[in-house]
Amino acid sequence: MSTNGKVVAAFEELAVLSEILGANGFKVSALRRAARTIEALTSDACTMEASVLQAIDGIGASTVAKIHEFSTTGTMTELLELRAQVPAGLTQLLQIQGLGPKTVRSLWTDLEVVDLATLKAAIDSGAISKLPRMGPKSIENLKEGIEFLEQSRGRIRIGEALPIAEALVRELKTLPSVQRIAYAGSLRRGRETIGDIDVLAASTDAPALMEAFRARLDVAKVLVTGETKTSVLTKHGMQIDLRVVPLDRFGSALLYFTGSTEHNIRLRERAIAQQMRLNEYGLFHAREDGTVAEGASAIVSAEEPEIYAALGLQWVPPTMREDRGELDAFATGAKVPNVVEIKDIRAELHCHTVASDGAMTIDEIITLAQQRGFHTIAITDHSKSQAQAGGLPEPRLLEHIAAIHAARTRFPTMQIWAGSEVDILSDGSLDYTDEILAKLDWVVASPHAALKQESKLATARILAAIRHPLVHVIGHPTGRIVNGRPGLELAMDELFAAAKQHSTALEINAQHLRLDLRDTDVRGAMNAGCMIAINCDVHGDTDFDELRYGVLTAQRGWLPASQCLNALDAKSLNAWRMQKR
DNA sequence: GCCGTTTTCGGCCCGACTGTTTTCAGTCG
Repeated sequence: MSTNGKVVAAFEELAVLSEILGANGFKVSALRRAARTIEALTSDACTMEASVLQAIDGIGASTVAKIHEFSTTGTMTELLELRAQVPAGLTQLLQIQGLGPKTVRSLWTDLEVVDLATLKAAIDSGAISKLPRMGPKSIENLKEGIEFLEQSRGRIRIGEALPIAEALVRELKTLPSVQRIAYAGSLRRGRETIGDIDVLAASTDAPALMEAFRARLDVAKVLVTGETKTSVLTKHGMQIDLRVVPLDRFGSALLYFTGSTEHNIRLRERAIAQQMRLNEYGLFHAREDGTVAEGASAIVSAEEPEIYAALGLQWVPPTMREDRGELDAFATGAKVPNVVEIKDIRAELHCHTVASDGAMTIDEIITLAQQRGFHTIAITDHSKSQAQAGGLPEPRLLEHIAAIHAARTRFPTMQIWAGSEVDILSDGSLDYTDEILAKLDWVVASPHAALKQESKLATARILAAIRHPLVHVIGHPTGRIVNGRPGLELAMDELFAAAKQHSTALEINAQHLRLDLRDTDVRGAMNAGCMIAINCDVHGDTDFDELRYGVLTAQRGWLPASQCLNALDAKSLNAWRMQKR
């Protein structure tokens, strides 16, 4: 876990423990907001000046003091004190659907429940019914909540969730009663993991739509169903919520259900400051006392852009709705960030053929790139240390370079580069000599082994590769796997500064398992003025489709097309390449 | 705990749903 990650975890734990102990709800919210704010920082919070930290919205004196304490002692006194008061197994109970801090606290103080096992015992013995508001229905829901938690998969990767949501939307769209339908939530915002899938629809026949949704083949269980909302659990263990709203309120509902919660809160605060109120039904005029008149009609509600406009804002792309400064950037009249889009991408600069561990030949992979309208492809098979992935020893690499160059006559309109994905060895040296590297048109240098290396060593390792005069791009810089392994803990600010200074690009590996760099690091690299490559790391033909996950991540990092290598025209891209040759 | 072109103290986003209650607390998104 990165240093910021540890600080974020500490603040989140502080929030949960305070909540169970019955702290002021606004204090709990403030602790959570501090955690989210630190999470979005592009610098190491522990090394930042106190005055700089405290100037950030959502971070006050108390948070700064805690961060300072953490950076010097590795922990926080208040956290230790709270941990000493609350049984360790209690926080897990908050993950049970329908069980909140108040009930958990009462379970603990009244029934001496301290973890999942003692909770189950309290249910089995019937003791639980002694709690206030705990009738038979609540106990039944609690049992189901426990069962769901025990088989739940937690957050799933976007690469699994997005195709499922798209298929569902496509299918329900064919119903004649459906006027409009879209997925919302963190999926629409392009987050790397998704808790559940939210789908929003407008329909002239809601019951028929709900019926069609419940009857789908991959539905394992209907959790709740009514006129406006149905929730199901799929056979893949994923929860999908379908909500039906009137067509003329689709925009405000889509805005509301897309989130993020923090973005919505900022919008509502903005509405209040302008004598208005915003909710999922629309934007309304507020009376003197701040309330909305009974039966008042909305100022706007049908479309997202008109709601933003009425609040003095331009439409904010969903990928940027995270309360990371977007309301200032999208004020009416402001020159908004022009983030990269899929249509801008015209080059793939990291791919593997059958020469190492890919599934396609040189010609097959070039053909696919050409069909996508790309002007450039760099073929980058593994280097010799990656023996298990068919990494190429020097003699085979030289033959491979010749074979790639020979393809140029068969694809005269494509810019074709013979490259390599060269291992950055654990000491920061590269897997081929400079003499060999100089024979390559394109060098992607990536860490593959020793991914649990100590932070300082790991940073020095990647810095060495960034400074190497023959390296164009650092591939998947941290080596992390989403929901899999944390990867290298790098001092990102040092990397960004060096990458800018040495004109070495950093990769967003678009594979949904990697998404490395992650969104917040993209933002930091963008701010530092670095060039970013969005690469699919193609091994098989379907890998080109991973591009959208890389682009979503880039958008979440506010990356403009002008700072994306793959969005340059062929000539500019080649000129950029030649700086290193 | 955070914050201030109303405020350095007193507020803090909003509504729906559920199950338990005789008017609402707790939870969720």
